Amino acid sequence: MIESALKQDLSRAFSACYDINIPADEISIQPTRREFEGSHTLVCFPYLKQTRKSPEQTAEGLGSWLVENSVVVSGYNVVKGFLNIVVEDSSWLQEFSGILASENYGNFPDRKEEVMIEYSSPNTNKPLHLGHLRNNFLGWSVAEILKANGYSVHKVQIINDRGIHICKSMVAWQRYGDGETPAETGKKGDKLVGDYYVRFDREYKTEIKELVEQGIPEEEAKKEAPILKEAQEMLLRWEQKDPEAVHLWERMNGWVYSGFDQTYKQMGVDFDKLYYESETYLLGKEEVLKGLEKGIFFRKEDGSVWVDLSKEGLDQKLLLRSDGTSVYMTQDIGTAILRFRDFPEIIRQIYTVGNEQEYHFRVLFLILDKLGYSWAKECYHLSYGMVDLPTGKMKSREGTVVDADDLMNEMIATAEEHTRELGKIEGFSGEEARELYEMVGLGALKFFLLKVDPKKRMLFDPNESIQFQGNTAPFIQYTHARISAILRKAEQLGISANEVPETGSLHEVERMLINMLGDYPGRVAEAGQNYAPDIIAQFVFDLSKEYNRFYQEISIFSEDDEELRTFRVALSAVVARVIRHGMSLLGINVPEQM
RNA sequence: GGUCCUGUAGCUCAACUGGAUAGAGCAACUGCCUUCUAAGCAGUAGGUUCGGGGUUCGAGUCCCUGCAGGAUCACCA
Repeated sequence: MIESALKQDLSRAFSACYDINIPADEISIQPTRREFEGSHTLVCFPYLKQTRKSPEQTAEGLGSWLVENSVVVSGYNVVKGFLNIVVEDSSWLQEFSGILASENYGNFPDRKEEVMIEYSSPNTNKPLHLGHLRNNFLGWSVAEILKANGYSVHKVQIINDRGIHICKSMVAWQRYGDGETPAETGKKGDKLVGDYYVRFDREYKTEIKELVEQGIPEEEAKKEAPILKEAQEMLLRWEQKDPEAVHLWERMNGWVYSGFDQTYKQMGVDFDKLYYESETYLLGKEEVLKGLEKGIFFRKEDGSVWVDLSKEGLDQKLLLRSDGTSVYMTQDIGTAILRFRDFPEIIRQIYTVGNEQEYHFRVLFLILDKLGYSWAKECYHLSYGMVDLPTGKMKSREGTVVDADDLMNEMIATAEEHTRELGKIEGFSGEEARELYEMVGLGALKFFLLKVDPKKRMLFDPNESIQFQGNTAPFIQYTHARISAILRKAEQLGISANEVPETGSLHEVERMLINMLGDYPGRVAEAGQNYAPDIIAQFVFDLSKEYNRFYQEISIFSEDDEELRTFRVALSAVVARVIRHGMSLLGINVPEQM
C-alpha cells in the first residue's frame, strides 16, 4: 500500500512541480540500495526531457514537494539522478497492521478459472530417479503457486504403461523370474520390475555377442536376438488382447504402481487424476485418421501418415507408422483431447517435461491447432533442465542413476545425524524426532532443486550439493523454529500480538522486514505468471536472512516499551506466517522446534 | 548443418525485466554463545558478467558477431 500511495503522490508531485502529467501506474519505483538511506527510489533520468531540469534538480524538486505534501514521506536524499525516499514510521506501522489483519495473506481471491498441470509421467519399467524428483517437485509447487494465485488446479500425469519397454521387463521376468513377487521378496514393486528391465538388456547384449561370434553381422544380430523377438511378440499379443499377456502386464504394472505410490507419498506429491497411455493412444489414432480425412494430414505411399509443418519452419512429422500403429505423438494428441473433454472448463494445460522434448511439444501444439482446437494456443510446455551428476549424465541402462527412494532416505539419515550432533532433540518423542528428520532432510532436497531457475540444467553432487547452512531449507526452517520459540514465550508472558501501535520509532531492520512482507503477494503473483518456484524460494530465504539480522540486533523481551514489545512479537508472528506460507508453496514443512 | 537453451567470485546461484560501487550462500580467514535456539550474526578476501562490436544519459540485461557447453531435428518413448 505504501508503494501505491507513493506513486499517487509522485504523480501529483510531477504535475505540481513541473506541470507534467504522469499517471501513477506508469511510475516505476525500485527498492533503495542498502547503502543509502530510504526504502523506495525513483530513477529520474527517464523524465528529464519533460522536466527540462538536471537530474539532481528534478529529484530535489520532487523530494521537497513530497516531504511537504505527502503523508507517507518523512524525508529524502538525492544521489545523482536517484531520489531516495524515506517513509514515515507511522506509515510502516499502518502497512504492517494491514498485513497482520489479513487472514489469507499471500492468497489471491478465486479467479474462477481452471488450469491443468501435468508432471511426473513415468515409464512403468523402471523406478523413479533424481530427474523425476526435480520434475515432481517443480510441477507440484507450480500447482500450489497457481492455487495461491486463485486458479483452481487439476494435477494429472500420463502413465506410459504400454509399449515395447514394458514387454522387455515382462519377458525377462518370465524367463528368469521364477515366479518372484514383491510380496515374497520384500522388494518394492517398481524396483523389482526395473531389475528385470536391466536383466533384459544384459541378456540381449549377450545374445547379440553370441550371434556375432557365429558370424552374423552385428546390425542383423541386433534385430534377430531371440529375446528381442520374444519382446516384440509379447507386444503384438498384448495389442491383440491375448489374455495371458494382458494378465501378466496388469500384474507387473500393479507392482510398479504400488512402488510408485510409496515413493510419491514420501515425496509429498499427489495427483487428482491419472491418465494411462493404454487408454488414450487409440483416441489419438482416431483423431489422426479424422485429420487425414479432412486433409490436414497426408498419407505416403507406404501407408504411413504424416503432418507437414514446413510452413511453420519445421519439417514433416510421422503420426502413424506404415503398419498403422501409433507413435509417441499420436498418444499425446489423444491425451490432450481427452483431457479437455474430461475438464471442459480448463483454460490451459501445462506440461512439466524436460527440455529435451521442446521440439516434441512445439509440434504437438501446432498439430492440435491445425486440428482446430482453440485451446491449443494456451498449452504450455513447462520445460526444465536436466540434473547432471559429477560423472556426467544419468543413464539408467548404465546404472548411473540416483534412485529417488535411496536419495530421500539418505537425506533423512543425514538430517538425523546432523540433528543429533547439534543435540537439538531434547524433549522430542521418537515419533516427533522422526518427523523432524524427514522435514529437514526432504526440505533440504526440495529447496535445493527448486531454488534454481527451472530452465537451467543443474549439477547434483551427492557429497556436496546438500547443505544445511546458508541458502537452504534448514536455514529457513530454523528461522521459523526460532520465531516459534519466541511466540511460545510471548504466550506465557500473556502478550497477545493483535494490536499494533499507530506511532513509534522503528529500527531500520524492522522497516526492512515490513517492506519485504509487503512485497510478498507481488512475488506470489510473479511466480504464478512465470511458473517459477525459484522466485518464492529466493524470497523466503531473503526474508529469513533479514529476520535473523533482526533477531540478532534487537531484543524483544527486554524492551521496556510495552507497545514496541508487542509490535515486535506481532512482527515475528507475521514473518513466521509468511515463511510457512511460502515454504508450503514449495511443498516444504516447517517445524515449531529444531 | 538448422533450431532452441545456457555462459556472472574457486563452487552453487541472484540481480525486481535498461538504473547507482554486480549481490547471497558454500569453501578460506577473523571476531561474537551467562541474554529470545550459534542449523545463527558481524566482518576480511574473492569479478575484464565468455570475447569483440553496436544502440544511449546508463548494458550482466537489448541488437549484431564470434567462442564454449548442452538439447533437439527417428516408422524410440
